[in-house]
Amino acid sequence: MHRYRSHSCGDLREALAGETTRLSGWCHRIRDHGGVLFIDLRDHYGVTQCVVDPDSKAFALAEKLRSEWVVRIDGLVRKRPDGTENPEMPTGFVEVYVTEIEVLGPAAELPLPVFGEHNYPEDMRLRYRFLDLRRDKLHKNIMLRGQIIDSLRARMKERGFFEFQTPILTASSPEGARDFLVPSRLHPGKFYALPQAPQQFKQLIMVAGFDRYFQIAPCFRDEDARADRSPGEFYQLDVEMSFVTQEDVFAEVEPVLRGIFEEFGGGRPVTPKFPLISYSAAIRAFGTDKPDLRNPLLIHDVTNAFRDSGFGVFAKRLAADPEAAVWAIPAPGGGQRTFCDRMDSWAKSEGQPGLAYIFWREGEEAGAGPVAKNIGLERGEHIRRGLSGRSGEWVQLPAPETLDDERFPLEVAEPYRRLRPDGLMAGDAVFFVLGKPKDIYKFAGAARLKIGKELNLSSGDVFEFCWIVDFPMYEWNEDEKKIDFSHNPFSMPNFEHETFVGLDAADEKTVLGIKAFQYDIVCNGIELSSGAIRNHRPDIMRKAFALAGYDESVLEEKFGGMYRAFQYGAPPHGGIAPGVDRIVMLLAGEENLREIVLFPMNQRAEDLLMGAPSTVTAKQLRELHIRLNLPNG
RNA sequence: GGGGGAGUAGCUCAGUUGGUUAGAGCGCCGGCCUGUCACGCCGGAGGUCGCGGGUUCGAGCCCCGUCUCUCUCGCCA
Repeated sequence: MHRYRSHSCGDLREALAGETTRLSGWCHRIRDHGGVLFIDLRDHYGVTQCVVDPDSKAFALAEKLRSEWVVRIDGLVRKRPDGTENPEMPTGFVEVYVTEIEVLGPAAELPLPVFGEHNYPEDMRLRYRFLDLRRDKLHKNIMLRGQIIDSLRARMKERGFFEFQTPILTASSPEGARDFLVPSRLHPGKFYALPQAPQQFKQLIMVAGFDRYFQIAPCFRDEDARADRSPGEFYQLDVEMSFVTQEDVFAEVEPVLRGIFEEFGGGRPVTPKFPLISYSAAIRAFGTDKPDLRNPLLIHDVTNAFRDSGFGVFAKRLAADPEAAVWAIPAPGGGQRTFCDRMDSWAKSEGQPGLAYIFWREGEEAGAGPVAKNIGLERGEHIRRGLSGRSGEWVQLPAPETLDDERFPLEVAEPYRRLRPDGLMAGDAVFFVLGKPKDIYKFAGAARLKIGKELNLSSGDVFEFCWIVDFPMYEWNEDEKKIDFSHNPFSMPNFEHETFVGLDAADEKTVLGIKAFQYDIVCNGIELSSGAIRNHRPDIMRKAFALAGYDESVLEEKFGGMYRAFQYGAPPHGGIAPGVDRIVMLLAGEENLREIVLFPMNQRAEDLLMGAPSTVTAKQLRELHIRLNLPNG
């Protein structure tokens, strides 16, 4: 017999009754009845009930066992007596009658129990991560993560992609997030940086002629954490392809993601064909570039209904500021004063002056609230009827019928149109936000989410995907009063090439209107990935940087390797990088990344188990030519 | 860096208007118990109420400072 086990704790079934067995595992739960004693023995594979009674020579030792001791148990597999079976457990029809016990690893009193479902303080869980990981939920999440990554790899390989490894020690990059730095011993005063993403490497792999790259790539960014953003490090399914258009990238990536969500989503519906929504349309209709499409609400533009109206505050502002607009967020079912007041005080808690509203009650045609009184019945009706998910004279939506540079497919508006086909009704409310679109869209988006949540309007257990496309290439940097890249500087502008290289940087209106071949995948309001068709032509790249106020020397100094590579025959290429952690989080139904990462750091980027970051010895610092200059206090 | 929430037994939490000796469940220790699977019953140990200062006859509770955890804004091309 094997030194430690003949079976796992998940193996035993009635068919094995009568055989001797040897199990090793953790004492999950012990029930001592004096004369008979039950030990639920747990390992990675399952839990098996072991029984000891005074006839067994192991009885005296069994009475000493405690939770989480690791033991080896020898015994006889037997069918449980009638009436004592436990159908909840796969092994619940058998038990092991214990003849011998060997303690392999006793345990001290536990700082947090493994058995049972309970919430424990985060720092305790992290310090004793090895105990937390024994618990069923976390143990399963980590296994799910591994299965998802296996499936991602298999799906990518099936499609002819090949996995490459790229360096972990590389050069600091000038744009983007803060780098993690690693001092060089051989080059005093110089530093490596951990890659924020293998961006330049994967583009170089394309220039090197490898055609279809992927990698489950570790990425490092020294930025503050969020529940859905690990401090320090995270993983991406990094993808890059040569000789492709944007549509080719979509055609490869969309089936992989849909397949993963169908395989691991536990039957939850997945968007069959991801709709393409332009960035500007998403901002207009949802107040965000990562819309949660489970929420059916659409933000309508009702500027026309307020222009020259009796509602003086809004009318005056609209007259004074040609850029100002009024956005309306419908609240089907929110037509009570208490709800409207609650939204108003929520708005104040968000730092807004308040939230104007109209609500309609049965037999009160003109609607209630100060706005309704001032704006009058006729305009009030234009608004009420116009909030139907369609564009009209008084109310507008981004829609292909009206604006041909927008992408806003009908199916995106459909859930709202079904909800309120003829506009709002008695029992409904609408909230108004006034200002320049760039100043109000975030708050309008937050209000849309808040209303959807308060009124329970979202469809539940589904994965609603979309592509967000046509991101602007540049944006106005208010702090530095200059034009800047709005995303990464490597995206190809969606602009006729010869015209682009001839553009005048002073023509700010044209420059700020340029779109890039830059796209995101969003699922349930979470940005899952970001990608682009890259700018592979040195002349366009020089111009792209010049328009943002950088001359060629910046390009050569900061992106020298890639810039040089592009002068020697670069293929058109593009790619994307879905975030693995967020995919696993969505599929595991978790709200925090720490639930799907083996050894996460806390919010302050400390590993409480390993004690990182830590001080180092004077000798180590000397070798690196580093002298500490610590803050006072 | 800013804002919100939290910090009381090993763990989860309660603790009234500031008032005598700070409680419960789980866990731990001891005893009883031959069919449990959240076993049950009896008993016990375990507390610098995060820390420091202040107000008060008196502070777990009020005030100030500070530390820790967490969520969030900034940040994350």
